[in-house]
Amino acid sequence: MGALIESVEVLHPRPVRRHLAGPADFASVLTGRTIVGARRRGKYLWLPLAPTDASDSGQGPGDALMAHLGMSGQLLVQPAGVPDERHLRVRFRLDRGDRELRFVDQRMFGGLSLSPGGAEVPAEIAHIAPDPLEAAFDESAFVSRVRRSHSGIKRLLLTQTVISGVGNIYADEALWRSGLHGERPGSQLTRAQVLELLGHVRAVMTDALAQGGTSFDALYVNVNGESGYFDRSLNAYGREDEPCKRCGTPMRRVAFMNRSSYFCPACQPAPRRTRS
DNA sequence: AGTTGCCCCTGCGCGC
DNA sequence: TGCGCGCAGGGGCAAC
Repeated sequence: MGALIESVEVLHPRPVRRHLAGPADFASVLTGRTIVGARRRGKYLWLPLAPTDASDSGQGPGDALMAHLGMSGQLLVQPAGVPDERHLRVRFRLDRGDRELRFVDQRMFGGLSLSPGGAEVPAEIAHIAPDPLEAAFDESAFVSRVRRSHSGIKRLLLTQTVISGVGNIYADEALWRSGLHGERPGSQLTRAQVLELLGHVRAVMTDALAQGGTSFDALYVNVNGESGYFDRSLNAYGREDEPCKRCGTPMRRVAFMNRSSYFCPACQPAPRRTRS
């Protein structure tokens, strides 16, 4: 079982920046290891490795190849001989050179690292809350965390220690479904409102998964290169000046954390300013 | 200690 | 035609 890493080729240093010993060391320490699985939490994913004599502590999980796809990353398994992707950053030759694991990433917000074993979840992401589709997600912890924060609810939805797996697009969609403005402080929401929002977060993620995700262009495809169709179902994201699908009011766009937020000014009224 | 602003990065599309 | 600018966004981190 598993896939033996025959060799590693780092074509761009940035995606392995979190491996502090450098790209050459990254390649060297992974060569000869065997990938035995695949796990994820939120948008992080990691590939557990079989223990070596040196690394096997005899207890707990072993080392893992950690990955995050950022916004434009892909982890692909390709037969050897498939032409290099334009933004191929790291190549792992597997087995007897028959196939390759490739990390492809245009914008390089994502990356790879070797995570030492010993913990159930790699140390790099121990601070990440479970995502709301995991059984481990703690609803009451989420509700109380939100309700004692003065941060805006959208920011909280994007904060990994609060909840993981929710990005800018799905946050806007869940807030639109909930009739909540993203700048509403968490502390201003009732328990029922937070639970309703959580229900919409789950529904948006489930709906999006069922449609293969949200594909605006060729960057956003699944592991087989296929597009998803959830962009056709978006009610908020990207709809500036278009009528709200619930009340017809023109949708608005505002800058938010170097991104954009889309909302209906009627269905999702802005909170009263407490100071200005 | 909780909260906030901003940086990282590439490619594309737009306006001048 | 070419250049510069803004935008896209996951997530961490320094500074308050």
